[in-house]
Amino acid sequence: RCCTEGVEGREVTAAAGLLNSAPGKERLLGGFWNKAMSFIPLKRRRAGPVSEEPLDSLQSLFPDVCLFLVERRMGSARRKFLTGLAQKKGFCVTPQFSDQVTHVVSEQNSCSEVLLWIERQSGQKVQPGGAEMTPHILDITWFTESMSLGKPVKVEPRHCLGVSDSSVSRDKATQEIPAYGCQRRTPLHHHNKEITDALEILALSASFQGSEARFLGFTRASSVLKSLPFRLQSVEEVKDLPWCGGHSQTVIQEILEDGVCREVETVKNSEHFQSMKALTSIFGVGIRTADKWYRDGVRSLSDLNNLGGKLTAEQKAGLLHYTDLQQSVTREEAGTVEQLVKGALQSFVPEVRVTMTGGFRRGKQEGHDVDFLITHPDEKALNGLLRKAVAWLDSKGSVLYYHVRARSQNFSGSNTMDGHETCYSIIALPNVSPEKPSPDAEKIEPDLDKNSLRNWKAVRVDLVVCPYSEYFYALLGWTGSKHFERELRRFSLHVKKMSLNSHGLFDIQKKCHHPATSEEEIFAHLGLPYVLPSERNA
DNA sequence: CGGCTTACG
DNA sequence: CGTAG
DNA sequence: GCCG
Repeated sequence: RCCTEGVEGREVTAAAGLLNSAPGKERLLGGFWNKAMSFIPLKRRRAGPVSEEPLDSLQSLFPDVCLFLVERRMGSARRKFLTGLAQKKGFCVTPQFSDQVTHVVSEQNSCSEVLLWIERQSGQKVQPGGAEMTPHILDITWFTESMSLGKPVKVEPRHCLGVSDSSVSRDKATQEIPAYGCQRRTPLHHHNKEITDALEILALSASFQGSEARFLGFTRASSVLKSLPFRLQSVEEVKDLPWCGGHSQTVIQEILEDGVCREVETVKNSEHFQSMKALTSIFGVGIRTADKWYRDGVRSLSDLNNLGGKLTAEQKAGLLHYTDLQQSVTREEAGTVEQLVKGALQSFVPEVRVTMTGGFRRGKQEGHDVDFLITHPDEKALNGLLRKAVAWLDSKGSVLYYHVRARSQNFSGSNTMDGHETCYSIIALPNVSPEKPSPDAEKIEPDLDKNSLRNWKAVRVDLVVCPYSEYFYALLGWTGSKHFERELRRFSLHVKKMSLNSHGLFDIQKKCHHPATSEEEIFAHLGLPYVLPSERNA
């Protein structure tokens, strides 16, 4: 799996690293606040027989640097992944501790835990420090910064593991949470779900009332809590956190003390919230349309039949496939869609590159749609590819709805595409067990009867074609999460005076674009520590 | 009190 | 107004 | 809603 060449190699390895890790397992990287975690069970595991040799120092780009990755609390799959990453960047990584080691990298262990663990594993006494024969004992932050830059960074005090124990670092942790979501690592699963769920109800409710600003406020508070490496026990612990202001603190306190928040319960029970949630979940229906329908007396989906033909093509498709699209897409189904989409594209361009993006790239096990990014070094190969592939799928009876749009730049004179196209579609996914329609489904899906024996399921699929040169910007842009993207772009403009979109990064003062050949490079351009896709669940 | 991601149809 | 991360 |  590591044999892919060119632009693909690094990303394939990163994806393999994701697949290797257990789906639901927490893997907080880097940030020193993660060190507060002390509840991870110890792995009872003896050092196995050593089969690999350290990379020959002649192969290493940095002969003065020899890394040792501490497997304790990191896990073997992740250690393997990080080892491969470092070796690809030209680092020497040794599988066994020895006195050759100059940099010990650990994740979520204290300094004394690392020293004790190495002594037990290797039988060698270790002194920290970085002087001769005494390796640096480092946090994962040193590793990720070095990988981003492609060379070992200078060891700073902030990289070094202190002797602090978890009770003091927990206090410190809350003080140094950065303000932008793109500066934090946000895992899919975290320790404060009850609270973030509550805050997100209030965020949604605010957006249903037309207040995107209040939506953003609650969303930012929720996102901060998702990045905390421990479970909140008292509202005092959020007093120093960014975005956790008065209203959010009230919610947090009530959840901590009573398990519920009165305001949240009221919102959840309100007719407006429930109707808006149901209506906006229809593809093609946003807040304004849902609110207008609500004001016109629409309360449920069946009421929509009375609206007759006053629906857009999107909305008609959204209603027709409502029950299917309500169900989430499983990771397995996404894989089936991937085979289908790849087959269609490769029938025209055999060596086309297709990457699954969106939530699945972030490690989610289910999603509301499946996203793909498509590119090729030869831009001529991409010309018209999307329409041809969709037509091919359509001829196989797989396309239930689609809408293709192209990038509209350059419309002064030349008629040529610049290679950037997006297709929003609904695909019939074959070979799944037929769904059980909901009781009122036939009221809104008139032809369900004749379809009741069908062996397919409607799935929302987005296809994005981009020029090779923009691939990593498109990849970053289409991997999400939505909030992570907003925070990246806000950080880029306000802190770095650069405008970021899914085509590139423009320096407003220097008036220049920054090309990129990896996601790591884009983070480096922005002066941000690299964040893995699985840590972008802001 | 202004600002809150960015682009396209 | 809607779509997308 | 929260920050600067």
